[in-house]
Amino acid sequence: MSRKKEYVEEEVIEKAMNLFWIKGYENTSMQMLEKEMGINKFSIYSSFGNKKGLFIESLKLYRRKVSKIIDQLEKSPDGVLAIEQYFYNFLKLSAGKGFSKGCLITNTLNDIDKETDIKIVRQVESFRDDIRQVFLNKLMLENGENLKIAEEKADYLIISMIGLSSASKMYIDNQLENYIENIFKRL
Amino acid sequence: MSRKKEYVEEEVIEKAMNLFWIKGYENTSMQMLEKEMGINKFSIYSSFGNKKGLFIESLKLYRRKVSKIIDQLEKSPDGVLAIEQYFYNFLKLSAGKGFSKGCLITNTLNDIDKETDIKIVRQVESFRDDIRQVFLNKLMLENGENLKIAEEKADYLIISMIGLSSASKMYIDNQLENYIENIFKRL
DNA sequence: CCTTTAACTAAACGATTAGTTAGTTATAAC
DNA sequence: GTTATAACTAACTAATCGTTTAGTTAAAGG
Repeated sequence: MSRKKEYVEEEVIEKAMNLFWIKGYENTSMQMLEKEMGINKFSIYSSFGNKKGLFIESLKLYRRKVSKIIDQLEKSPDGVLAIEQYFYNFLKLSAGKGFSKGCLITNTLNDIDKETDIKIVRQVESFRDDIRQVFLNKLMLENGENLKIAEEKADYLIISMIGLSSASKMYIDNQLENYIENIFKRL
Repeated sequence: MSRKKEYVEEEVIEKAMNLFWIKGYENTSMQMLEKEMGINKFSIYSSFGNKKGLFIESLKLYRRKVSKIIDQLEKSPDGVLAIEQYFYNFLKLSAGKGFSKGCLITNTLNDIDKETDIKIVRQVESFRDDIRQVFLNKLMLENGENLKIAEEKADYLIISMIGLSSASKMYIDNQLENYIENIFKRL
């Protein structure tokens, strides 16, 4: 009855996501997205509505990507040690070609201001809340742990992850490893 | 011999700095700067060359602003305790009206990519190096401290500051205080 | 084969970007 | 008071932004 799409949406979102990840939302233009995704502006708009819609789909795809190392964390029999492993796994995930892309969600957090779309803010906040809950569950596995203390530790770890994400862009590997070690040294 | 400037450069840089601090470099337009600084584009260009030049002057002014709490830190007789106080002083400095602006230099770090002007990257890196050195001096005041360990602690504290800056934008005061407490508890 | 429908291309939209320039105004030396 | 100089205003670049639209192409049903 009609012509077929010549691209797979999931595939072109992945390409868009990588561009947003490296360059950020504002510094990624529709022209660049056209080129990177290999499809015309018309196709982008008919599939995703507008630039913001495409960005939100990119954030969702990123979360699916991260959920793989989150699953590993949840399935691990270890407690705090597994969280530390998650920090190292995050560094692997964020590695670009000769540089680090950081965490797409943290990069987005850093761009948020009063005019930022509420849907984007919600993605950032719910990502953070999800990970905090996983950290909390893991911390409660350690024997004798008390809920209030564990919650404070979970908050501390989340902010430490944010720092790691930003720092990964300008620090070398062994400084980052030293940072992670210091975080977990007496946790 | 000629007409006088109707503005004081230091004053208009301060206004520009505040705008860049809240909105970031890319999201601050020359139009907004004209309005905020209260002077015409022509005057901005004749005083600062271009937008980048104005931004670099803003970064320098920010560093002069921070140097006041750095001076306090250096003059304090305390060691690690004085660094912790510096973290709290930073939170005061970054407070906006009902929100936190974070650290202008950290905000800039988060925007850096391969195309970022080398002068801007240098400002960010030298700011980081300066603060690391002050932290290191303070850490070495603690009795029995060894240089290598102190350097690792200084790196850890710098990355923790980066995390605090980003986190200050979306966390409430007592979560941030809890974060700071946790940083120094483990030091 | 012909019609319908949607995916495509490419040119254009108006708004906004950083930056410039022509013309006017104020200051100070002579 | 005239003249030189630099600061001002405001209109104007050319390029780019996100978005739209008119015209073309391809696929499937009858």
